[in-house]
Amino acid sequence: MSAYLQQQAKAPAAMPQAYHGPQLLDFLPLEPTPPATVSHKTNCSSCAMRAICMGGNLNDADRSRLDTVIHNWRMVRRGEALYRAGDAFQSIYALRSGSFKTVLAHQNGCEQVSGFFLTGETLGLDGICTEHHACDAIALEDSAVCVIPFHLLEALCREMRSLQQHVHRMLSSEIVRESGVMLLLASLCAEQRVAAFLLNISARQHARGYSRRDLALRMTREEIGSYLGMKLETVSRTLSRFQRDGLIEVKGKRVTLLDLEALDRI
Amino acid sequence: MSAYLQQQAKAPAAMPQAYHGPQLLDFLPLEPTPPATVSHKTNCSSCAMRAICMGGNLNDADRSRLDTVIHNWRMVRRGEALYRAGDAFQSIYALRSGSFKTVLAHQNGCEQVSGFFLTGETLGLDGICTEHHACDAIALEDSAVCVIPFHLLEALCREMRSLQQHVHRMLSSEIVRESGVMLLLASLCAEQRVAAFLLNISARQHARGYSRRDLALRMTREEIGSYLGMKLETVSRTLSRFQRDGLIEVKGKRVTLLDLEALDRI
DNA sequence: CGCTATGTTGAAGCTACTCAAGTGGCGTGG
DNA sequence: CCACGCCACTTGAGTAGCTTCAACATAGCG
Repeated sequence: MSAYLQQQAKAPAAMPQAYHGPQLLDFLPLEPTPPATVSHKTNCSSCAMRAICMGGNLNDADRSRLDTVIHNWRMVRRGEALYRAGDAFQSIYALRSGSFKTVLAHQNGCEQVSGFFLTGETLGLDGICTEHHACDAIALEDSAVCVIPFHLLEALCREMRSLQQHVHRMLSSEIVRESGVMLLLASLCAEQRVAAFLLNISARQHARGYSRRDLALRMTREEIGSYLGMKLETVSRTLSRFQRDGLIEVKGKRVTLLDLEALDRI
Repeated sequence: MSAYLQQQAKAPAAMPQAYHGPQLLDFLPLEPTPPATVSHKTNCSSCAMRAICMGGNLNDADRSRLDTVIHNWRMVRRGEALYRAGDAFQSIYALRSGSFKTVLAHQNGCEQVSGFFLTGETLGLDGICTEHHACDAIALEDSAVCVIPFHLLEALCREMRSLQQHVHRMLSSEIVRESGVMLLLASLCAEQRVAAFLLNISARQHARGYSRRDLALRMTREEIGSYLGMKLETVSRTLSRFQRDGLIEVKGKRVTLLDLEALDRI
């Protein structure tokens, strides 16, 4: 399992600018919701997330140019959709604060959580290829996203090598991330999946300067189970077993990792 | 299941230029191996795969410019690696003929097939984000690939809007494809997975002008099972059951689909 | 022609699922 | 303030589906 974990865990540290896309949910515990009174204008140069977001590998001059295409931002309330499957694709979205899940719908009505996003990550890349979004993006808590019109971003990429490289890396790292999830789903047992999920969240949280041990899960057991390809009861049982074995401490959505090495060995 | 199938099946027809990346293996049945005596120079303008490959949405003038960055091609014998996980990333590869699997290695030694590629599809996108390949790409038969140095392609993308758009769509469609596989792995039972696999191959084959019904699988039952997250015995049993029910006819690696609608309903 | 790969089939076992009952936290309203 | 209902979560018992182990069949290749 650690190959998967390493890839997931080390990516943010090694090249934060390339760490985007739907992800095992991380989130900023105790992160305040965005201030209620803000202008709908924004810019990257002053953004707290600039180190791990779109402009991650840009210098100040380049980041100012990026500001010219990121005009405004949008608030999305908990449970609301940023976009829905089938919606026309116009923009990608950089998550300023909060967290999202992406949900793929089956023809037969069943739904599958395909990713969790947290602050600094980018949503909407799935819409580029068909000009229509392929999934729903639902806010797990009150959240704010920067709106990045994609045709403007493309135009700027033709002028800025550094931004072009960043966009390519962002897209590629999403491909690599999904490969990791495929590996997890196809090869790991329930315990390994849950352990990998917890460690991934831990790593992403840590990359943002938060605790590696104390997790505040924003999603339900059912959403975790959907993402990990198992039933919510199995998620719950697995967490209970980890707790019984002294690996973690569970208090509802608050999970403390007590033995990171043991979790990694599972 | 058909949401997944539709997405997989219709993509090539609707926008062949965006249909790339690791895929449920399709391949060209009865396709001859590439001629043994060919120059290692090549160009897109005269390539038989130009309609579904890199230059899919380019006009003739643009395609000539693409030729300037695709200098040569490489032969890869069955079982050999085009690249291995950890190799430095220099180029992406357009598959001229033959077929590949990509394999993710676990730390603990187990391996997982993460995709199958066929003629006209593009390999190596996973290497962009870290400058190192994330998986092994192994030829399932004697194959030929066009070598596309990525920094040259990036430079050309800054000059050619149409090519830039193509590369972005290619990357995005790979993300969407992997989402579909995640859905398959997380939500579908063994029968549904195998049916989806067969129909996906059928559709991709059909998009290349080959039979929708007669499949010539290049991979083993074990490779199919690895890709679909199940054991080779289960793949074999499922194929036998489909045959017993009159849905398909199995003769080793030759599979004939007798009832496409019924397979889709599974 | 025989060897090794790959594929098929059967029987037993185990993992995760289903169904069901019960617990705990939180917001609402009396 | 507490009672209530709702929802998420936990836990147990029985079961289904896939895996494991094993034997055998077939195909490809020297």
